[in-house]
Amino acid sequence: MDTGFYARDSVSVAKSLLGKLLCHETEDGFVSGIIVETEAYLSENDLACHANRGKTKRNSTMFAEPGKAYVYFIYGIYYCFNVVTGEKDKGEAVLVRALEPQDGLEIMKKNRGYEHPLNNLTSGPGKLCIALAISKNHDGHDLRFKPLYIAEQGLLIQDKNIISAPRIGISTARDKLLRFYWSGNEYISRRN
DNA sequence: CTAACGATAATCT
DNA sequence: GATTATCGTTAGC
Repeated sequence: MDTGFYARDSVSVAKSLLGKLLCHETEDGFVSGIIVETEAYLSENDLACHANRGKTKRNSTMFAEPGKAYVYFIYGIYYCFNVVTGEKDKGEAVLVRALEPQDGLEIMKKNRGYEHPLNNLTSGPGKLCIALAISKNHDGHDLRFKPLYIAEQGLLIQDKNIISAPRIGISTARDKLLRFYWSGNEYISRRN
């Protein structure tokens, strides 16, 4: 995907990311998964957004060029993978919450420690970072280039099939429906 | 099946 | 000192 894809309003990008392929060429081999669940974090009137209270050391990547990866550490254990969206310096991003495992299943299982069925391999923001070997090193990486990038998968999700729901794990702005997935998908992080 | 909780650290108040 | 864009385990139906 080129920069123009990411430099649109963040809600549109969050919806169009559904069905795209997140790819990572790791030292162990190629791993990928279809994006099945996203959440948008906006700069205006969104208290749940990390960038809401201005630019800090942690969230500085959110203010970089659209199309870059914003990876942060949370709960002392996990990473979350986001894509910077909208205009540069606005501080908006889309969180990738879940994938349908595609390539490199054995590598992903190894990274996650085996014993996981497919629908529990990458069904959560922390889980997919472990499975795809995404870490703080990738914060600020330009997603147009290898080893970490997003590709067209030829899977078009119709807007009428996209479900909007409250975002997960936040205590503020619960009224905003900025979590997106499609009905009948087996790989999302949580069923409603 | 669902609900509660601890791990563990950066960031904020 | 409290909170957090989480997950796996454990306890309780």
